[in-house]
Amino acid sequence: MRMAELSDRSGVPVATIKYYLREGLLPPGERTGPNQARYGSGHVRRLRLVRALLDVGGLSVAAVREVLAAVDTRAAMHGVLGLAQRNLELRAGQVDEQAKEWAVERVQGLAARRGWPVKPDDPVVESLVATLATLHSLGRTELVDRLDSYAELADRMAELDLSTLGGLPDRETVVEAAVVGTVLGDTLFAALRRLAQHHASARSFGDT
Amino acid sequence: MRMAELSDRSGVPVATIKYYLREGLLPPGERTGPNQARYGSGHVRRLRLVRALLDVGGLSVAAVREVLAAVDTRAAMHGVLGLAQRNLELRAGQVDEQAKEWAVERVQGLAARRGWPVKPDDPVVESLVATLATLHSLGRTELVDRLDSYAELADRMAELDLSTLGGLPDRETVVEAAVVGTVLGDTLFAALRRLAQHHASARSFGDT
DNA sequence: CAATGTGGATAGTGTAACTATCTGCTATGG
DNA sequence: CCATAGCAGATAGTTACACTATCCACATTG
Repeated sequence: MRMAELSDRSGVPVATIKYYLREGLLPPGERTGPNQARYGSGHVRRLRLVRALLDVGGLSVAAVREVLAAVDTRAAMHGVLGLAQRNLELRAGQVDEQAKEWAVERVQGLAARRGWPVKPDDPVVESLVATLATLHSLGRTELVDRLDSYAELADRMAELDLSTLGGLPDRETVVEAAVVGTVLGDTLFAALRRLAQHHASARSFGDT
Repeated sequence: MRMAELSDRSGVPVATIKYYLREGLLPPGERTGPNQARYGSGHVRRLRLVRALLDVGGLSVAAVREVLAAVDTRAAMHGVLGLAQRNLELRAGQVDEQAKEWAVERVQGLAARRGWPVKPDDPVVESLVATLATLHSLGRTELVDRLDSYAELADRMAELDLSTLGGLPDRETVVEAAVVGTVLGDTLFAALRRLAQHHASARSFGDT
């Protein structure tokens, strides 16, 4: 299969496919001449995955590249998952040092109670700290007060996520399913949460 | 307080504050002359909220404007919450009609089992349908097979979310807390989920 | 063998979120 | 009371991102 067909089958314009090739989101086709190449069904699959991560997952092209590179090198799974995290380095000086220290303490306490492994320079931990610090500086700490309850839900969800990966044939499939499940899972769960909130809110407050 | 001080106290550049004023993310100051205005502590709070929704929540300026307009008009709470949803209208024709119908059926079945209120044209429902359809077209239906389990977690989380709003003084505070809790809550929970996954993955697979 | 397609390079487009400059007017310290 | 700095509002410019379009020399195909 060549460009035009790849484009047809994936629904991605030719110009965009070339862009993804340049950006390393899609491996080059098998060369058959100085300016010809052949693509396979793997390219179609990959293209669909890329579009899903971009459109539904909301990742940037750079983030998709990192994630896919990790998938391709068969990195350890937990290493891959952290990459999917949107890195939100708050603008310098936005959050005062005090709020951040407070947040770090919360996270360390939580991690100790849960038995979670936290390295301070893990981007996921930094994201968590930044979010807690922001909540603190907004004066909205109700959520932080229930951090342990949310963490327990997170643990259950992680169990569910893992159970999802059982029975998958090979390691590459497992890693890909983990990435998809995590990234699209965030979007999916956010929507479920909204519906559940709507339901619970209507029950509690009789909102129309 | 005037511009310079508002900028200092909020950490947002003057030019950016003017931009937010133009965009309607920040109400105008109290006029004291044809080209003078005064700002209060409410403006500082609002500015911090705007930055939190933009930076941590990842909302667009347009989305923040919608959410804040809803907060200001004291709309019914569940109406406000849906607005915070990132609307992901997949590129036309990206998902085939079959996958979408399949997804709609799943959502309707789920809603019936859970007692959730779903209107087909609700953007949250559309987001959910689009995500399920994408998972289907990727061939990754493991997650969809466990949709009920995820929905149950969503229900528990919604309970937790609601309990967070108890004891808040006035309606405006409740609505603001709901928005912050939902939007920043998504970010927060995503990070918790990653840490929990890492933990569970290490236990199950002995990944280093 | 002509028309169409191809890979690769390069340049252009559209949008979002700022950022900078300009212009009269205003407040204030000396 | 006036020089200087700051102000609000308007307008234009910038940067980053994700494409999108055009060229070119060569390949394939009817």
